[in-house]
Amino acid sequence: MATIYDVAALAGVSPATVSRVLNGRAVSPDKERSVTEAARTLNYTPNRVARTLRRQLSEVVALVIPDIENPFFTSLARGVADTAQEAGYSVVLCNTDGDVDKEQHFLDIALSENMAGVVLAPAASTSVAQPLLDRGRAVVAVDRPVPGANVDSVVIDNVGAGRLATRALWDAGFRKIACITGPSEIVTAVDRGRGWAQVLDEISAAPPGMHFLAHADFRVGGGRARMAELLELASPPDAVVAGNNLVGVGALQILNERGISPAEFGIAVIGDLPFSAHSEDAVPVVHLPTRTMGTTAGALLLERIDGHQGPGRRVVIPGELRTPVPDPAAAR
Amino acid sequence: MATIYDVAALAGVSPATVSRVLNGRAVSPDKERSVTEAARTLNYTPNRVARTLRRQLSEVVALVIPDIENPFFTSLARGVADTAQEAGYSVVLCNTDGDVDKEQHFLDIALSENMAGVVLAPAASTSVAQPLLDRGRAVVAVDRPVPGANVDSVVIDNVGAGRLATRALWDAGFRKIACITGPSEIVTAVDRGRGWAQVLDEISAAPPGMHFLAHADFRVGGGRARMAELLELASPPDAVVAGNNLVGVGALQILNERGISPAEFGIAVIGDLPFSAHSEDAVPVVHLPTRTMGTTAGALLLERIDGHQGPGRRVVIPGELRTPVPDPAAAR
DNA sequence: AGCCTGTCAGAAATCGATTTCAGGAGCAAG
DNA sequence: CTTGCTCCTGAAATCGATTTCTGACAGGCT
Repeated sequence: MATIYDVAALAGVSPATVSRVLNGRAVSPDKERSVTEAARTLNYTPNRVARTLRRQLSEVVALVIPDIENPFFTSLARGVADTAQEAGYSVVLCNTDGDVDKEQHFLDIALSENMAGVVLAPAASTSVAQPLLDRGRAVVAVDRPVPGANVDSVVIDNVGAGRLATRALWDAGFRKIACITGPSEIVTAVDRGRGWAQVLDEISAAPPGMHFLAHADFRVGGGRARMAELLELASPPDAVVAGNNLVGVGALQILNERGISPAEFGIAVIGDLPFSAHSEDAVPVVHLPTRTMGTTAGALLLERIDGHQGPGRRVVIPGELRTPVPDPAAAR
Repeated sequence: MATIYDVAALAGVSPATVSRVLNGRAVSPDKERSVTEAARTLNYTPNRVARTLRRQLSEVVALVIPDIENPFFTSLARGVADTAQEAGYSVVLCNTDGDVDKEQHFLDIALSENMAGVVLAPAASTSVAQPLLDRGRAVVAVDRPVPGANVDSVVIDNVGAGRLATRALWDAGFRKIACITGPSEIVTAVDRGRGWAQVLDEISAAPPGMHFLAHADFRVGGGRARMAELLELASPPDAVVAGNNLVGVGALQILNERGISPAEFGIAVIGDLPFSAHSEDAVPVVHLPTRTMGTTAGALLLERIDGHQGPGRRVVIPGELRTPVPDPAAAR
């Protein structure tokens, strides 16, 4: 592995001059030429570890997410990666499995690896990014806010998304609309449930006492379990709002297994159904622009890395209702 | 940020002693105590960059994959991450988008960041890991072999998977079985197609000239396009083998859009259908144990990092046919 | 007592880049 | 001709850990 000293020796200059050439500082044209030539013949690549040690900041940003197998987060990851790589940063993806300890571990590593910044999709409301902020590192929260600290955040309009989904079902003629959302510790889950409740409250025609709100974990299994329970009720609902994409998948599985069509039992999903093999599903979906969330978070992070100061900014991104085409034959 | 010098000063010892304590070398009990205490009061965390520079090897391994949004690779990623983190390594996930230049870029970074090793799912057969190997870095290929070099690799038995899928359709009574596999440059795609062709050749009863082999990109769009074309043929097949999970999703979408059930037109998929909302699909699937691939690759990598020498090992993992339960009502 | 061995701890070198500092050359103005 | 300035360049310090080298000291043996 050639070092800057080897290049300097071959080019007949000092290492300082080589460094200057590499970093585009003023150097006489002839030395510049001999340095670049020497670098090429030696196939020299600067050692990023040494550079990071000296500069005290690496050209790496971390993206910390709770579930790498959820398309919601991988799509987000692509967005972050796009903007970051555009600006010359590498993105390292860290999967916490929703485990706060693992998350803390990754944040510690980001700190001691001198990473330039972190985009954090917090596992819980107790997530602590303060040590990073104290050291002046850039931090952006995404999907869920980081508590307390004045950190930039990019979040979905979850209440609005809950409203859209619920109203879509109401407009389709369903009258006993349940909701399966995520754990009550997760603010996004709670907010989506609030949106659902708001709509039902506003619609005076809604029969009282028809408010079935179920909390599942935000996974397929959770959706299945709660959905199955709803169907067992003595006086079951006639439609359901699924709090996220995976819960939606689980709920749909149950319905399909029992041969219940979306026309009989309404279902609307907050978040995009991943890799749906059935485009005729007739399921209204609140599309969440995850990739945009990612690029936005990336952009905010880059601004912070470039020295932007000031209080935490908050970008709220709305969901977008997508109702299925009424006639399946019209789909191409 | 406290450094080792701060700890040394507070503990009244030399930095060398602090380092020894931190790395579990023999030190007198009293100094050991004062060092650990000083470290705690200063909330000291070793700077990994400095350590990496001196040690010439970081505690980070890279996982380079072509498509982070494909569940096949995210599941693989979990496997790698599990084993690596178990051994104290952080995993950085790099998405190449199937772009050889991006891949090369990531490999260069792995080199200049002094990463301990790389698990590489190559984007193309031209992928070059030689610079890493020349520098003694650990490299393991996964999903597809890396050409030339004697690198460890963990791959699916793709021919066998193709055979399983094809035979499942034949056994179900289909007689004109087409195949939509991936690009002809991708060896996994070609091998799955070969398995399909083998079975058809072996079955003497198969009508000659009935070998529809289509190449798609390994994405949903590719599966849709080729599937639609197959159905337009003057003398269309009556079943199809989908070369990977996403092609399978695309093909199923077309079938569902046209109201064709898997009973009328057979389909078998190589790879697991992601997040299927329809568990009653009656689609035979060749399950590919991706997570196991990941853990295996991780284990091989760790052995190499720990100094294992010798020629490239090759682990071939078989797929496993999973046929749907005949009676949907039996599913719970 | 004298010698040898082994253990522990500090001083200093080291990893490979960047950056500060200081000096020398060249040029313009006084 | 001198002063003052800019522009290049190299020597050396620096980032923060690890590791080698060296010396001090204790204990065992003849």
